[in-house]
Amino acid sequence: MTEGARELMTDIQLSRQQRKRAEKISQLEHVAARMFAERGFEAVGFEDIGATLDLRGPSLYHYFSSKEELFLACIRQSAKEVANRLHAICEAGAEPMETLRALFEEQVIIELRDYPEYVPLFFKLYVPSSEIRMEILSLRRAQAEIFENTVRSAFGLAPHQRLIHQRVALEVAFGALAYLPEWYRPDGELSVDEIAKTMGESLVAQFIKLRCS
Amino acid sequence: MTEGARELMTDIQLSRQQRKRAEKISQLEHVAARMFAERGFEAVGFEDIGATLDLRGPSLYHYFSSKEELFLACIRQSAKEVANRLHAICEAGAEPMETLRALFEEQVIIELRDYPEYVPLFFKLYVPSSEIRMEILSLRRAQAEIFENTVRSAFGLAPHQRLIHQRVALEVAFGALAYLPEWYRPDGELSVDEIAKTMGESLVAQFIKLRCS
Amino acid sequence: MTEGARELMTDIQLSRQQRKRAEKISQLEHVAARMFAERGFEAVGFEDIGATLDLRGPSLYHYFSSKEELFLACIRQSAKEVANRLHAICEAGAEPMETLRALFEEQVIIELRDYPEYVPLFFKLYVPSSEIRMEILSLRRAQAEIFENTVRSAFGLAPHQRLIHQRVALEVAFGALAYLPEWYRPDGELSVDEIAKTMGESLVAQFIKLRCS
Amino acid sequence: MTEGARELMTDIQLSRQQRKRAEKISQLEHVAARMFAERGFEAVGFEDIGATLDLRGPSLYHYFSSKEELFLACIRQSAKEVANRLHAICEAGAEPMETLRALFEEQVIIELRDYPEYVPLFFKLYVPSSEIRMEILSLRRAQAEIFENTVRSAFGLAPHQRLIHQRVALEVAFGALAYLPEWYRPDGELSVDEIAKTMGESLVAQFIKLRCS
DNA sequence: AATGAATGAGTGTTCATTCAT
DNA sequence: AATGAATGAACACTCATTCAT
Repeated sequence: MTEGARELMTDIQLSRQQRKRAEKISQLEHVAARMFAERGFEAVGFEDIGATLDLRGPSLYHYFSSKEELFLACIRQSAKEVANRLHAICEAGAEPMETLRALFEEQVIIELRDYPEYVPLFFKLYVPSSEIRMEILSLRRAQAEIFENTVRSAFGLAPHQRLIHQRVALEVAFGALAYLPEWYRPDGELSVDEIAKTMGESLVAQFIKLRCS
Repeated sequence: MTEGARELMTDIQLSRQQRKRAEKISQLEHVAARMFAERGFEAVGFEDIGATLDLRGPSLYHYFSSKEELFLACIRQSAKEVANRLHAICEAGAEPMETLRALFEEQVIIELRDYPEYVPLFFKLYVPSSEIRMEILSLRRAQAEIFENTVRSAFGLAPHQRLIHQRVALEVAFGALAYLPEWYRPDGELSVDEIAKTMGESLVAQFIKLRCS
Repeated sequence: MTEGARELMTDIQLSRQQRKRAEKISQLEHVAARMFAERGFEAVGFEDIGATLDLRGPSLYHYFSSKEELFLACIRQSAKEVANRLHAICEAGAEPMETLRALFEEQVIIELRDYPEYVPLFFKLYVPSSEIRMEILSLRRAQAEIFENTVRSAFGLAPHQRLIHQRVALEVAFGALAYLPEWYRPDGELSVDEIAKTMGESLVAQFIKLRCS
Repeated sequence: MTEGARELMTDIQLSRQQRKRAEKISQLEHVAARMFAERGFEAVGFEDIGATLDLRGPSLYHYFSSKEELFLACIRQSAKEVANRLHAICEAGAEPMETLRALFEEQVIIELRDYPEYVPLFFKLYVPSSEIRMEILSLRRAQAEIFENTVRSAFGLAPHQRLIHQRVALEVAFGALAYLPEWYRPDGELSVDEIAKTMGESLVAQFIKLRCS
């Protein structure tokens, strides 16, 4: 084996280790996100989270320096993934009102099918640390802006102009979306896609009406 | 002082005591409801609640047999008060669609002005006990039925008929209402009454549209 | 039983409770002081301390809000008791050099017979909290000043004049005193009183020599 | 490259490795000694110690089989270095009382200038293991004997004769020396050399007086 | 009715140590 | 030789709850 090959192997090994570590961190974040979402921040302990990956509680400190840090990692990861999907729709370049409808539909699908922990994490959880609460608000704000900006371009408003008439319609939409997991039943009459279509239409209708008047 | 008088006084005293007890219980429920709503179930302790009435933690056990019992009392009391106000509107006997609009408006005023703890208590709190979670759902269900029944009579549906087209519109309304405290600011541009009016109109519009089609 | 008697009893009861509490606190402080002195701050746990009074660890939180608080109470109590004894000697009004000798002797007796935990607590313990370390230094400073002031009056120096030639002699004395428990053996050749007498003479000799030269 | 040369190189490499290992051990001992002296045995972790040499905590196990072993190595090394310097003075062959004065002076210089960790390590640290505490006492004893033997020869006493009158004077000296770091300030009025001179004179004075009487 | 005392169960966190790589 | 991973034991601290007074 040549020196070069040896170094290469070391490199591969290192990256394998790093990849394994990153993967474990990601797994832990997902598992933890789900558990936090289901049982609340205080009711979930490191022991519980670790158990799902055959780890004892204290072992998690190899990956996260505290419970709060772990929680922050969870919400940041979730926020990023969701934001990516929404941005992808914005950049598809459809007509603004059509983009808005697509955003609503995508958000429904995200909440009900792909990231069931999203709503609990960002809209239902109480976390003792006010710092974290502020981070949550900040991430929510960022996500809300995706919708707002689309509304702005649908109404031809500059980025710094305040939404006034559209404000309530937007908040109604956010509320309706955040409330989805409260009543959706996987085995109910309405499928996720049907709900997405109906909700999209219903929520966009408010803005169409606003534009007419 | 005669024997009779003494007994009478004792009676009066007793009833005074009982009244005082009932009043203290009610005060505790209100105080606790507000604290639970603000900080979450697990973050509020008996010592904290008691302190607001100059009592030490363990003294609360004279009024509630456990923290869960206290919490149940809180949500039952809150649910009853809110239900009373909504029922009063139903019984005013206005035309159904008009009643629906009034219900939405009243609900806004309840949430934003009169019972700020209502939404957190019923829609945001996580409680470890699944029994309590089910009680919360049951109380929410009862309150939802007030709206549903009004919708039923607006559409001429029998009590046991299932709402289908109206389902989503109702849930959108519930979501929008539950989301109100997330964005309402007392010092913002919109007053409670303005929000109530706008929300009422906006939410009722969905049903009018449904009736037309 | 008359109202007056009842009130009196309540008073007595209350004061009894308070006295009991104060006594328990004092006991705990003494016990803890001894244990801290013997085993160090970090090696002593609440469980250990409590066990000596048939209490479980967490029960101590009824008396001290944290381990550090308990430790502070220990050193403050010890410092006060020792300071009282030294002050009593100063106020006996003997001739300064004689007072100094008496102070040295008293300090020996305090360290070896009455408060064996004094030296470890103030001169040997490491405590993680820098706040506490500063408190220790401050209490040590206060105790050192009792000796310094006596030296000052022996040499006719004003309170704000700096000791120069006497500085080293004083520190030699402090060192010798702090080192006592390292070599004193209760069953050794020298009794506490003999050591006190010899040390007093030996340490005072330095100052007499200084005064002559 | 010939086979022989390769072997030779391996040899050199090995011995280089061994030298490197020994050097690393020595570095670790010094670093650890300083950290233990500053922060106490329990407050210093392998991770902390390793970090100063760009090693992770567990790597130290290649050099020391446990934390206690490392600590033992620290104090043995320190004791040896100090003992060497004191022995050198004894073997200079000066007149005993003069040797004693020189020992005191050397000890001052050791403590204040060359091995600031010496006093904390041997006189202030609490270590949970009683075995180690005994080792510390033993090393202290050995160092004390250097002084004792000099006193013996100054008074013409046989090695096995017990010191009686000189006992207290010696312990005063040890105490004064151990107390030095508590009050010495590098930027104070007295330089290390001045303190050494004054302390030497002052401590030796006790013995001269003893010899006269 | 009120409370001080006490506690048991539980939680987040630290750290020396082991082991596979 | 070095380390990342993992862990068991320990510990400070919290809190709902019980009980005697």
